[in-house]
Amino acid sequence: MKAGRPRSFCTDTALDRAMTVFWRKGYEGASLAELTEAMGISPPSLYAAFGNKEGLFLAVLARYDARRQALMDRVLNAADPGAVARLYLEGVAEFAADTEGRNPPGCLLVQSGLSCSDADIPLALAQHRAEKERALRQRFERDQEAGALPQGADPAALARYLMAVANGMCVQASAGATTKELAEVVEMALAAWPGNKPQLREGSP
Amino acid sequence: MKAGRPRSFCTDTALDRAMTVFWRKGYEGASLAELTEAMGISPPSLYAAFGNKEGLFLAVLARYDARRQALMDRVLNAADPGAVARLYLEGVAEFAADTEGRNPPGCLLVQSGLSCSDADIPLALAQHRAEKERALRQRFERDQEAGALPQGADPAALARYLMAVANGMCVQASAGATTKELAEVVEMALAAWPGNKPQLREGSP
DNA sequence: CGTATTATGTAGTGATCGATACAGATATAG
DNA sequence: CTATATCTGTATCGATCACTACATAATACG
Repeated sequence: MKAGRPRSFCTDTALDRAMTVFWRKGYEGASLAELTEAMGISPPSLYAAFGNKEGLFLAVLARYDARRQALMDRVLNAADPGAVARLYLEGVAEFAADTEGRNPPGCLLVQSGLSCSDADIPLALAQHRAEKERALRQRFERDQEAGALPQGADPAALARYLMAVANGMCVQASAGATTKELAEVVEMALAAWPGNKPQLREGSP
Repeated sequence: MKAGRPRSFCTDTALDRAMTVFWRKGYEGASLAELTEAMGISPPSLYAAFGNKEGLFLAVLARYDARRQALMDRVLNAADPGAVARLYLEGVAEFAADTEGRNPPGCLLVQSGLSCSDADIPLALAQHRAEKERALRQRFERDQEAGALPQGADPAALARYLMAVANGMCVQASAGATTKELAEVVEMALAAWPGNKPQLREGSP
């Protein structure tokens, strides 16, 4: 075991608390004073553990991914591509408009820093979002090879579309949209899926 | 005419330049030093004209709405609800992934401050986005009364769905998505529209 | 034990933040 | 003209920013 005074705080717990601050205030709006108070540690401890504010933020993003991994695994292992789409969008809707207070409304990867003084932040967020899109696309590519998606379908476009709807719902959730309102968006969105029927016929009441 | 030394700068031009800064850096990432330099005026002039940073930002949002009004008018006066949906999403896709450098990528109303130290900023952005959603919803309500949308359709849900897709595309555009990629998202999204057909049949190559 | 190593708490660093005091400049009003 | 009103440029305000020097506390190693 390594020498020296042991760390007095749990890294994951501290990251979870920092996550809430970044989530509510954004990267630039989260001050070190707020972060250290929420994490229950002093500035030198924070800098010893994470390097600097950006390092802390990147660690928070990694922690965020880890906490969402279980859901993504369930989504990516769904029976068919349609179930993948439904599970993903329903999961995002419930998560982003969480009413039980486990997370602030919205999504960390969308609202914590799309535009920043430091361009590394939007870039890091974009990479994490792109990772989700990549996972969905690869799943759909396998589906297409297996015949579960028509040859004419575009796995990349399907994945990008799901991400667009998901990110859009996150924007709405951050502004107070309810789970019920987002659930209606999900049903609209799934009506576009290959093999599904559009919501209703137009022009015939 | 009112007495006193006249203003030495054009308000709208100054707001346009401030808009670009807020767009690229976000509300909190945009410093007064950057803003005054971009606007070509000194701090006292800025404060005399707009009160403070938040006042400037709100003025920029009003200016943003004014610049987008022509497009929204065209969208809202389209022949039928399907055309409204298509024109809106195509307009957002082209606008958000603008390659001609007229605007930074993405959308000011989405990326300039979803999470902020000052909660007034996300609130103001949400109100401006809600105004667009309200305009779409009211148009669809009129369509439904006129029989251009089936009675079972939900104008509020249709408007919310369009906003979700639009805002999601803005998130993707801010991360570098191209017009072509967003155009594919638009086609996917419109496949869900009442009376349209889903992209492709599932399971039959 | 003594030594090395790492973490912690206190107290502060220079830099930059948003916002202004003040004096001079430029207009209208009478 | 003088008086009044508004804007502009310089120079700077106190507050807060991200970050750290330093001494002390707590562990492992030999």
